[in-house]
Amino acid sequence: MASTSLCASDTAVSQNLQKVSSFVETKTTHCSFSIESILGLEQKKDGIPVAKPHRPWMDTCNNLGEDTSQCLQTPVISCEGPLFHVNSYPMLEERVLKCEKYFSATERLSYKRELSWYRGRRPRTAFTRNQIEALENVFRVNSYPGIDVREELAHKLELDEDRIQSPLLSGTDMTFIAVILQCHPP
Amino acid sequence: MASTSLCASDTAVSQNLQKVSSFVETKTTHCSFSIESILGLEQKKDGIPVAKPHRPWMDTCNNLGEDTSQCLQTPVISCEGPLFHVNSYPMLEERVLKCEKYFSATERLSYKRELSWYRGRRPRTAFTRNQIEALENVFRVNSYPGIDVREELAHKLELDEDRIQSPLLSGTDMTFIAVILQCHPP
DNA sequence: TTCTAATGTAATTCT
DNA sequence: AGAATTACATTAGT
Repeated sequence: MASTSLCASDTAVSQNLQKVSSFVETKTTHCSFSIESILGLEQKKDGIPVAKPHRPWMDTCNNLGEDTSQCLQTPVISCEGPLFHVNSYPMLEERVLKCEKYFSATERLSYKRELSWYRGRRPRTAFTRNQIEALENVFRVNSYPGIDVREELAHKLELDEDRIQSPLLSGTDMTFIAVILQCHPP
Repeated sequence: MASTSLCASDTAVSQNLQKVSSFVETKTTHCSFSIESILGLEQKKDGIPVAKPHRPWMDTCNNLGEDTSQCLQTPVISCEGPLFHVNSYPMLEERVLKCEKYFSATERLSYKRELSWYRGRRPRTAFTRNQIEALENVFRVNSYPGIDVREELAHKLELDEDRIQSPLLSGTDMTFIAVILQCHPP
């Protein structure tokens, strides 16, 4: 990892964000600033209809009769979109609090999803009871599974491999030894 | 994350590992202790031929004329396999050092691959020049891309989404503002 | 509110 | 040098 500091001071960030916020609010034109235009990737793979990213939780466009593929494929970097991820955004926060008073839970949820600092995070994975149990069984034996164990587990449990990372359980080496003995009885 | 400590003391670990090591070395029987037998997953999805995990770098079985699918599917947790990942394993470490003196690089590599604590790590991804450039362009604009940006990028650059995580470049908020202005000229 | 998945970040290991 | 991992703190979803 680079040793350079990646964080500006909080106050400077906050000031900049306020400037940007007030500026963006006066503009409603849709921004055509896509990843392709930054990367110059349009010309590649133009004939091939590329597969959609696996994102079953996305429902922004699905219920509106719009072109879903258009929404999923193209407008990743847009000025209204999830361009950054910060903790202080006073004006929007105020509006959310106001919103929570007057609207239903469903309305609040859909409103929250429209705010940039509520978007951009992977939706929380709700592990099933079976998945939790299986992961705990494995982590009890081995708290640091290698890539092959992780992928095997992910495949067996129908999870993404990168969801299997954190030790879910504190294991001792004695349980590990117990498993070894069970496997190779003396 | 659980608040319980996940690490036993180094000395205890070392002692346990030495016990296990000397024990395992006397046994060569192949272990049938698979993930399925731990999880009790065999009975589920038995008829359906499940897809192989995406693991193009695996070459353990490919050159030996064995059944590759068998190797990729089944034997994830085996007693000779990558059951743990520790930093202190004095006996093996000594043997590796001895090995480095007397054998060629190729022989050393194949020997290292047989040691459990050299296995289990995802092979280093060699990003292409284009990928690096694209990632830097995006991170210059937005050092904290959301899930949709990450997936879009992963898809466009033919990478796994979870390879796109760390800020590759230190960006300032001023460049962000500059992009906003470029997008919405006042 | 509690629990915990997702994320940010630094330190470390290994290629 | 830099990608993969571990550890730990923080944020936020249910």
